[in-house]
Amino acid sequence: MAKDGLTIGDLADRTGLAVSAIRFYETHGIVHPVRNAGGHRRYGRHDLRRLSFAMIAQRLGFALSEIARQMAHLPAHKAPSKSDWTRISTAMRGDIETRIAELERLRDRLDGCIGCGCLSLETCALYNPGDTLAARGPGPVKLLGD
Amino acid sequence: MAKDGLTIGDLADRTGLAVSAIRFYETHGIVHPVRNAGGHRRYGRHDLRRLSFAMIAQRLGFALSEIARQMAHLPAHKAPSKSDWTRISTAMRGDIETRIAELERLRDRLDGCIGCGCLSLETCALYNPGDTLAARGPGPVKLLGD
DNA sequence: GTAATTCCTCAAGTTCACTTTAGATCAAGC
DNA sequence: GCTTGATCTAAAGTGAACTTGAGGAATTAC
Repeated sequence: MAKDGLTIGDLADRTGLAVSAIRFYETHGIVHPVRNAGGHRRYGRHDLRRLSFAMIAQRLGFALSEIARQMAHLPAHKAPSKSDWTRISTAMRGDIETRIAELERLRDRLDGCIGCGCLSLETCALYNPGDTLAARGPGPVKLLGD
Repeated sequence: MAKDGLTIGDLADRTGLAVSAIRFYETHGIVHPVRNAGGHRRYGRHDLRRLSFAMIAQRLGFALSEIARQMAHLPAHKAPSKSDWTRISTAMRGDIETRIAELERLRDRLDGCIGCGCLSLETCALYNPGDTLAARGPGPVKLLGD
């Protein structure tokens, strides 16, 4: 814990992230450490906040690219303001609501299907959804029904 | 649509899957086509069911490996029985319920956090969850909080 | 009967979110 | 001052779920 800021190891200890993950996040613009004389990364407390937020957002199912996009609007070298967080977290709340609603629709359909064993391509409500499920996260997740 | 069964193209047309995806699923044991004299794959109607079910299960967030594991208990060359589907779909329903509950908890926490702007590693309820979120799907999705 | 279409296999490429490895340098404790 | 541990870069590997491409053979349509 050098006097000129937090080391990457400090951040790893305090966030639970792997050191390699923090470096990886840097390449995606989520943190912007400065370098000390020896070329080592030095972080500020605002970087803890930024990482925390990124971790939470991932937990909520956001892809890193989306998180980075949101955080690009925040000042890089200071803690984001209360209104910054409010704006982002409000957007996330909407996303969660949407995902809950979709899962509930799916559950209700499944209730209708359990025991019927039809799974007909022509008639099964599960197979022929009237809606689409929002992307559930990163990866090559392709969607049905549209 | 050869007389001795459905071609892979037929299946693609009727499921909406890409031909390459169907072949890929075969390597994962989801379908088990027979071959005709020329070495081309021939499928039965039960394979339509199996693919349908795999697609639905994916939509519900199950990884292919898990789907394959479940379907491994089903007879390979005939349509699964009603009780087979019931067993699997009931298990899925539980999974959906769990995911809904987790998202709701998360939403409630976020409600408490919107506007507070704290995101403190020590005190933020969002960052220090008392529970874990079930795997949201395939990929290198690591979880916080445990 | 031939052209167009579909299918075959096998290997390699893609995206996301990282981790691992290698070889080298920097910082800290005693 | 030296050793141990942390950090550095760059490249390659991982795993899920596929797609794309090459080169060739089977099937279908006319």
